[in-house]
Amino acid sequence: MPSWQHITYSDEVTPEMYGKEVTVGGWAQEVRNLGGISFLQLRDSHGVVQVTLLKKRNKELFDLVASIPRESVLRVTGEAKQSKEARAGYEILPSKIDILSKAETPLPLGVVDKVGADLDTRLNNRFMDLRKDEVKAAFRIKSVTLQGIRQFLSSQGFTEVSTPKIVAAGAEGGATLFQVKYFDRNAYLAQSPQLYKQNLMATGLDRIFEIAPAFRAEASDTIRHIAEFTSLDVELAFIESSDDVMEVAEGIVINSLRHVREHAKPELKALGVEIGEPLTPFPRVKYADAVEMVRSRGMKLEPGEDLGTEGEKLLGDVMMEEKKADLYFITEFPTALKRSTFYAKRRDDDPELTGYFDLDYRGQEIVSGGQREHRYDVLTEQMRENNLSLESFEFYLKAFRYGMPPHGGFGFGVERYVQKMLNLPNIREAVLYPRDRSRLTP
RNA sequence: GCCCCGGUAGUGUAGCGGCCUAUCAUCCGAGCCUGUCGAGCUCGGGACUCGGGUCCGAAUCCCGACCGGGGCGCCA
Repeated sequence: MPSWQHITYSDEVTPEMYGKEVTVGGWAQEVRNLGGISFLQLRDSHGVVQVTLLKKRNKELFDLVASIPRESVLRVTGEAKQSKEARAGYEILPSKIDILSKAETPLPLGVVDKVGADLDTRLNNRFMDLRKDEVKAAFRIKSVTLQGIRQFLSSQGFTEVSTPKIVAAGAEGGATLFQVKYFDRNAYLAQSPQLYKQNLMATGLDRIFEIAPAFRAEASDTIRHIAEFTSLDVELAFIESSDDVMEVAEGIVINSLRHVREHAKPELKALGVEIGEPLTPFPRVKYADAVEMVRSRGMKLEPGEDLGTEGEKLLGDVMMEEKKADLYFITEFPTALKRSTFYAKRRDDDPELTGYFDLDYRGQEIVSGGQREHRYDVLTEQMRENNLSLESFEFYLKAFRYGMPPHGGFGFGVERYVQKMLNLPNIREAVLYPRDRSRLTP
């Protein structure tokens, strides 16, 4: 125990400590007063410890505990005693109880109440909501997921970088940009590090990744959209095709899933989630074939038309039923659907197709990327197609004129990934303090 | 941006023109209870989002505002 730790956590009390004095601390989750005996359930960050009080043994402490409002913070010192009734296998017979912080009543949101609460109410009282194990668990798993991702990418020689979040121009159109005041000018919050990570491909930092917030002013009220999300962005140079990029994306998912499976067992249990071994290699479905697959299931769709949300969901069902695959790539996106993605490389043998791909997780897109166009002339031509002003992209374009290797990469939605991994009903369950069209606090 | 739906105690709900002095659970308060862990029992407390309108009468119907839920489009 480090010298700065002053309480013993509930799961740190070992049988060797039975009969000895310990000090525990936490939130008064519940008091069951049976008259002559009462039980205080004290919750700490590791679990719940039972503090047992006998009226005839210490009436003063007994009455004190009976009067403590739920969720007050207490420090309890007493003897740890083995007990077959207490769930932890032991209980504390207190000699001293300090009320470190008294909670007001009523609570804005119950922690162990037998009634549910709307997500809105929970988010308005997020600190209280996060006292619930199953709510906290998702965020511990998110942390373990990011660990797994960093571990894998580091092992593959990737350098973690940071690019600016206050920018002068976006990667795509301006509609989804948040404007901010920047001294005496206007600036925007970055919707993607796209231009910067490509810029870095001209530096010799051949493999880079960034885990950072991305801001999108999309007026989308759905269970999979938020205005501020965590984007894992990866870019690598000297690739031969989009296949190289897909392999990296696949490696990230396989390794981070394994990492979570091995390092978040209690949290997965709290959520009632089991993560199986994904089918590998992830199946690759050509976009044109994906369209045929959903058409054969009765969906009205023209060849080459956008799958749409319905098509994506349907494809997810088909992949699950026919291949038992919950993770799969949709490849060779038609150029027609990627025109606004001006930096996407079109195939030399068929300019109507790109090497762009999505990685879908049970009918939900979580990754999108592919090989970029690294030839200056072709790139600028594709930008003109989009009526982009080349001057405002000069910092980006300049890097393509002085030696830019072929490269590719992708954007990976971390919260969407966690949402699908844990079957969370709403992406907001994977963000501590979500930002959406209407929510700016807390 | 478009479409659908909803706002009733701290929390989650029932009621949908008069039976509402508004249901139930949870919660809060008082009391009983020496092994509880969805503890139990008795008694008590607490609410119709706001503003207009229709009607003899509005929680209930209509209009607007505000707040929220979901779908589509777009996307991570």
